[in-house]
Amino acid sequence: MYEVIEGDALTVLPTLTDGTFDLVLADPPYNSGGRTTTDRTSTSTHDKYVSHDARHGLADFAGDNRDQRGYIAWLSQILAECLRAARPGASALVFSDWRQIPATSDALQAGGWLWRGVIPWHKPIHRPRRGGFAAACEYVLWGSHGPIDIIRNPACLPGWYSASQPRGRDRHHITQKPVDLLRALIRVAPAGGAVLDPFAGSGSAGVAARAEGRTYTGIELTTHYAEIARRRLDQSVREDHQPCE
Amino acid sequence: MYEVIEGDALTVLPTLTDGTFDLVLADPPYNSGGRTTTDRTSTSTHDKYVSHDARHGLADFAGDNRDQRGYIAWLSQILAECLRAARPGASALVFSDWRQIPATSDALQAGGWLWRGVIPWHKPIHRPRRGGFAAACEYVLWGSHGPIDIIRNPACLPGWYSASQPRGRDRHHITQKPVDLLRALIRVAPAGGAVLDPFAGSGSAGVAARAEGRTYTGIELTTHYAEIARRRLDQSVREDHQPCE
DNA sequence: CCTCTCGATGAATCCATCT
DNA sequence: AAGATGGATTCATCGAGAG
Repeated sequence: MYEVIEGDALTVLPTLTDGTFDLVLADPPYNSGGRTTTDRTSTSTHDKYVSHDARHGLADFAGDNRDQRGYIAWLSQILAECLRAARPGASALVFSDWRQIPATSDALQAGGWLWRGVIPWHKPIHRPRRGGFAAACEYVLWGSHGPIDIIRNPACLPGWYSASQPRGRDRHHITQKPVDLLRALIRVAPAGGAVLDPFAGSGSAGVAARAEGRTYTGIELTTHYAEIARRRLDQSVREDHQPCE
Repeated sequence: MYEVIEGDALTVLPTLTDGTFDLVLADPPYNSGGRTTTDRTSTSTHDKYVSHDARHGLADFAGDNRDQRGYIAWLSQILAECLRAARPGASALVFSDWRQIPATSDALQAGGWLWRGVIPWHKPIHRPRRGGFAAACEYVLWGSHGPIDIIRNPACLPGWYSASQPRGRDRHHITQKPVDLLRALIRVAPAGGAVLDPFAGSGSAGVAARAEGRTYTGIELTTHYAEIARRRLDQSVREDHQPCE
C-alpha cells in the first residue's frame, strides 16, 4: 500500500501494471534556473536553489542539467509511461516553476494527457526582487486521462493554494513540498485511490497520501532519499496508529 | 498626458515615437476558451464568457476568434511594435488566462522582450468546477526591454495579487480588470513614467495610471469603448481635483 | 451604524441535440 | 462525420436592502 521503489523512473515505470493509478503526482527536477548552458551546468543543484547563506547541508539531487528541448523529450516519456499506468479518468499533477510552464505543458500533452488547468502555489516567504516582481509562486499543471470521471470524484476543489515551505527539522530535501499542499492536491483522486509518484524525493507525497487515505507508490533514484522516504512513511504510519488522548 | 486613440493597435502603434514608454500594459483578447474550434469561435464573447443567467447588457468585444498560431503571430507583431516604442529597461505586462500562458510567453519573446516572470491574479469570485480544480486565477506575464534599470525604479513588488472583478455600477466591460490590481502593477514603472496600453477597453488602466501619477496612452478599436474610456478618464481626473473636506 | 439575509454572478465546461 | 447550438451545472463572494 505504501512502497518506495529505488531506481530510475524511466526504468521502473514500464514494470507497473496498466490502468492501476488514480493520480500521478510528479515533482520532477525543474531543469530551470538560468538561460545559459553555464547557468545550467556549472553549479550543483545545491548552489542553484539554496540561498548563499542557508547552511543546512542537504544532499544534492540528480537529473537537473537538461536544456529545454531535452527536458520536454525526457518528461514526455515519463508522463507517457505514467498515462499507461493510469486509469482512464485519472488526473496528473506536475510541479513546475514559472519558467518551465510552457515546456511542462508541452510534455504533459505530448505524453497524451489532456491539459486541464494551472494551479498556483503561493509561498508566503520568498526572496524579494529589486526592480520588479518577486517569484512568489510555483505552479502545478493539471491534466487528465481523457474525460474526468465525475461519478468517482465529484469534489469541487480550490484553484489556488498558499503554504509555507518546510523548515528546520521537517526539511529533508532542497525542493521539498509542504505536506499540507500535497494533501490538498491529492483530494483530486477518489477516496481510497492509488497515487503514483515518479520522483519521490524525501517522500512527502507518500506522507500526504497516507494522511488522506490513498495508497502510494513512489519511485526514487538515489538510495539516500529512498531511505529517507521509507523512514518518513513508516513514521507517518506509526504516528497515525497512536491512540488519541 | 491621458489620451485614448481610437483605432486598431497594429495601425496606431507604428505612429508612436521610438523609446518613449516606461511600461507596456496589455490586456489582449485571450482568444482562449475550450478545446474545440466551436468553443473558441462560434459564439459571441458574451455567449462565451458571461453566465447564462446574467442580466447585464455589456457589449461584445472584437478580435477573440484566432486559433493559437494566429494568436501568437498577431500578438508577436503587437508586442514588437510596443518594444520599439518602449525605452530600454522598460517593462511589459501582458494578461493571459491559464490556457494561453505558453502562447503568450512565445509572443512576448518573439516580440523581442526578455521574459522575467509570471504574476498570478487570484479572483475570489470564480465558478466552481465539479471533479477538479477551479480556474481561480488569471495571469500577468512580465517582460523587460533588456536589462532592468534598477536605478530608475528600485521597487520590490509582490509576485502575486488577489482582487475581485468590478461589479454593479463600476462594471463597463465583460473582461474588465480591477483598478486596484492595475495600480499595483503600474508601480513597476518609475514615478511619473509613461504607460502604453494597446487594448484600452473601458480604460481601467488609464484610471489606474492617473491614480499612480503616471501618464497614459491607450489604444481602443471600438468607438463604444473608446468613449467609455475617455469618460472614465475625465471623471477620474475631476474626482482627484476635488478639494478634501 | 452595524449586522444579517437574500439574491445575483463569474474571460467555464460539458453534453445532448441539431445541422 | 464534423461542426454549431443551447441548456444545465456549481458555490464563494459581494452588493443591496432590510432589520
